[in-house]
Parts: sequence; C-alpha cells; structure tokens
Amino acid sequence: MSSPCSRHPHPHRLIQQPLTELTEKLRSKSRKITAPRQAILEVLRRHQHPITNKEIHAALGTADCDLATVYRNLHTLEDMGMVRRFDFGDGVARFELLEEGDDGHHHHLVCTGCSAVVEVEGCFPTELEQTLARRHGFTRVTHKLEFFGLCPKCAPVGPASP
Amino acid sequence: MSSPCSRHPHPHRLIQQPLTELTEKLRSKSRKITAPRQAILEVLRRHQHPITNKEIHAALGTADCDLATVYRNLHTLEDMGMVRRFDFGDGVARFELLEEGDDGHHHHLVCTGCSAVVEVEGCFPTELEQTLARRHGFTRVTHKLEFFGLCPKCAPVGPASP
DNA sequence: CCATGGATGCAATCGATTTGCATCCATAAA
DNA sequence: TTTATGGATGCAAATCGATTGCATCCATGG
Repeated sequence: MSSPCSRHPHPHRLIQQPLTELTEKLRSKSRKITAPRQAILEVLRRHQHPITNKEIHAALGTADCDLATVYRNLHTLEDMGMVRRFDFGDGVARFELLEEGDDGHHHHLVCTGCSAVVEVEGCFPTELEQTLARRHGFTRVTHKLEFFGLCPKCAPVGPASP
Repeated sequence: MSSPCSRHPHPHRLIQQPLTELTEKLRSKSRKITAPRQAILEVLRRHQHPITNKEIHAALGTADCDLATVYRNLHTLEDMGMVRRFDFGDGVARFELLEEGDDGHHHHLVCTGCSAVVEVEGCFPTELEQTLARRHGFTRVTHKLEFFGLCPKCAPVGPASP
C-alpha cells in the first residue's frame, strides 16, 4: 500500500485541488453535493495511489455510507472525468482523483508481493500507438499499461535475482 | 471475434504443434490425458486469438464437459506454461495456446466496438522496463499492455475521426 | 417553504470464477 | 489383465466484485 521508494522524485499525485473546487465542478454539472460524495472526494484527495471502492468505503470513517453508494459515485466521478479507473489485473477496479485538466494517463509499477505502488513518470512512445492505428485502420487508439515486479522489501533473499 | 484486417501479415498464432505433442507434455508432468482435456486443447489449437473459458466451453461440441472443468484445466495449463492468460479489461480472462518455447509475451489491439482482435507484433522498449526496475529497486519486472480502439468496421461514420 | 429529480440505503441479483465433495477413471504397478 | 490410487470430473453451493430495483430522502432551484 505504501511506496517502497523515497529516494526519487515521483510525479505529482498529491492533489492540491481544494475540496471546494471539486464540489464546484459537481455543482456545475447539476450534481448534488451530498455528504457521502464529499467524504469520498476527501478520501480520494488523501490518497496518492489508486484505491479500490472497498478501500474508499473503509476509509470513510464517520461519514460512512453504503458501499453501493461508493460504487455509484465512482461511476459518476469517472463519467465526469474527475477520477480515472485503473486495472491492476486482479479483478478489482482502482481509482485516482484527477487534477484539473489532467486526463490521468499514466502507469504504475506494482509489487506483486505487497501491492506497493509506484507511479511511473512519462509514457511510452505514442508513435507505436499511431503506427498500429494506421496499419490496422483503427481509430481512437489508446492503451492500458501497467508494470509488475517485486519491490525491494519483497525481493527474494539470497543471490542476485534476474 | 474475427480479425478486421487481412491485408497485413500478422505474427504466428497458428498453432502447428500436433495434439500428440501437447498431450505428451501433459504426460511428462504426470497429468492425465482425459477427454475434456484433449478437447480443450483442440479448441485452443483452432483459435488464433485469446478466447474465454465460456467460449472454449461452447466450442467443445460433442466433447462437452462441465464449465468448472474448463476453468480448472485452464489453470492447470497456465501453471504448466502451455497457455497464456490475457486481460482485456472487461473482467473476463482469455487464453492463448503457446508454441513450444514461446513465453507468449505479446500484445493485442482490441476493437472496443466489436471485440475484433489483432495480434500486435513486437513489444515496446524493454529498456524502459529495466530503467524502471533499477530506479525503484524492483526485480522481476514485467508488464501488461493492451491497445484499444475502433476497427474499420466500427469506425464512426461521417467526418474524419481523431 | 415547496416541489422535484437526483442520491441513498438496503436487499436482491448478476456474472465470472472457485471450491467442497462424492464419484470416476487414466495410469503405473503387480 | 487386474488392481490401487491419486488426479480429474460433475454438480451444486459458495465467493466476490459489481450492479440494480425500489422506496425513501434531501439538496437545490424557484
């Protein structure tokens, strides 16, 4: 759950956006500013890595609401472009709050041992994507990319590893 | 389900491996050569793109067996390194039979409209992967990468699209 | 203050996948 | 060929993440 690395600068991911700005965005699209919704946004603001619906629900504390409400709100926020959904391949959706104007496109390096997550700066060649699109006549091509490995803490003991 | 493109050569994916060779591999690891297992391998041999458990089950025809058996066998085959699991992000696992010695690492371009699949030749820079590993102290780093877009058939009508 | 449509709680449902268990059978050994 | 035996299968129940129907609630505009 926590970053295994504190020696290197990582990309943004600390949401500076004040809650009021977020709720304002909701208001502008005629979405109601409800207690559960604010609480969920607060939880998202506090987390710099993708978190699951269940984790969000657990982190609500006092402002507890139904788990279904969490699911519904994350769909709403996703539709509004306020959060981005990530898939770490374990069958559970994870979300990150987005900064204003950020489409959230980036990737992660996930530890298969302890689930530690590192945000990966930059993306890989968009050219390849466009080449692909052209070659196969596809349009609106995007991609999903996540890295997996063993973090220092979970590294196998003994001799050097591959 | 079918490739939208027949103008360009696509990477392998036509399993030449005879069934006997496959069953031999099973035998060598003291796995039993059962009817369901052979039938499942036959289905996999016939498909050049990743297919789901359900699709495999449906394609069994005469050699029908329980869906749970299909699930169990795909786990077994995956553990033995005979098939590779792919995740297109729709919550359904897909599998491809692997050639002898092939680790199956490659990617796909999937149509979000009709689910047509194109196998993507080559992989993207392994350097980036190693840089990442080094930078964050991770070991055994791999990645999952899939492309998504709209195939020619599903392309939106009208003016040029982005 | 009122009306109203979006939001929520709760329970039921869904789809993919897994699992417990009794039975079956492929395979190696006698 | 017969036997014993551990893996494999069928069937049903159970998990798990996620969705949804519905009655009620309440944030918001008028």
